[in-house]
Amino acid sequence: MPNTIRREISRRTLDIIPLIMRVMSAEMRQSLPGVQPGHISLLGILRYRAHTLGDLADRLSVSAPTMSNTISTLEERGWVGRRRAEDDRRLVWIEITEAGQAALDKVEDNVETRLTNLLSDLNDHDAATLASGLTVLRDVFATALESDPKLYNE
Amino acid sequence: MPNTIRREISRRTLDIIPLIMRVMSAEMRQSLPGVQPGHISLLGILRYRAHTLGDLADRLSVSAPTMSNTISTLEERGWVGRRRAEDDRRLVWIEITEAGQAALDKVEDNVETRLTNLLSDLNDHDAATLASGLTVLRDVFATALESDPKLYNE
DNA sequence: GTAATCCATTAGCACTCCTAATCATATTGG
DNA sequence: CCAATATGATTAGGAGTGCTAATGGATTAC
Repeated sequence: MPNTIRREISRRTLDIIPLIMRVMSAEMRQSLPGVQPGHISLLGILRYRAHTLGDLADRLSVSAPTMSNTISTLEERGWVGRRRAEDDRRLVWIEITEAGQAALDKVEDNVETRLTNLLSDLNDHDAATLASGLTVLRDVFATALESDPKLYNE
Repeated sequence: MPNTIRREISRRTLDIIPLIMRVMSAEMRQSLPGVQPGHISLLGILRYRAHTLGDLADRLSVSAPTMSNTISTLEERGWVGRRRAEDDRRLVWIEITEAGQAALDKVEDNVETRLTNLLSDLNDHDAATLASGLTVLRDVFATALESDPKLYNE
């Protein structure tokens, strides 16, 4: 298979991803005013365990100051809490609160439901195609970020 | 096929799209400082023909004031031009300039190349799967936006 | 010809994002 | 053991996107 195919996939990705992002952002805004995709990614990471601030900045590919500001915003809303690490007092642990968990659940549920409705028009074959395609897509990008995270942190 | 599959696809989409968006944003920033995904979408639309400001706002699902501001930013960079419509003087036509065309080409080429590299690790079967999946994905969301654009413009 | 409508802009606010500079805490080397 | 260096978070300052509400023209409808 010629590499032209891969170029074509890139072009298509570049077209489609921002489109989907817009739909998702609009959905989120609608389901909980003031919430942004970044907040949901953040809360999604914190759902399973606490992380340090720098760790979160790396994960989301933003600078430390940006993460600090964003955390302050979510802290004011009562969705996350800061806690100084006791063993290394330079570190700050960020943990999700009950309210944060609730906000995350609500937005995820609303957006997921809306997406599911969009997908209900698909026939089974197309649905299967989409599912496999997404898996490939995730693997490609997840591998890229893991193998060379620094590339995306500057 | 049970609807659970479609719910699973939604969940996966919600996970993956922001990840890809981050990679793409980082790429764009790197290839041309100050440029944002929204700019590229905008210039991409203007590449083929001029649009009115309100038209662009609808297409990108942002409010008219937001679009007006963004156009002003791009105008200052010399990437687009404003022109009052002569037949209906309420309208403003936005057109891409040579410099805008060049900026668009540069960023698209850089980001596409980077994506293509990421994809070069894929075997042919996975590449084909991805290509089909993206087509389905685009159709789902494009249909949604066309059929009910108002839903995403508030 | 006045009222209603439509399109773009301005004003003002919240937020993300950046870099550079600062502060506190740990670690390392002489 | 203490000074220099490194590390993690924050503050300051600036650019940008996004919103709603209000304003100003231009057009259409009655």
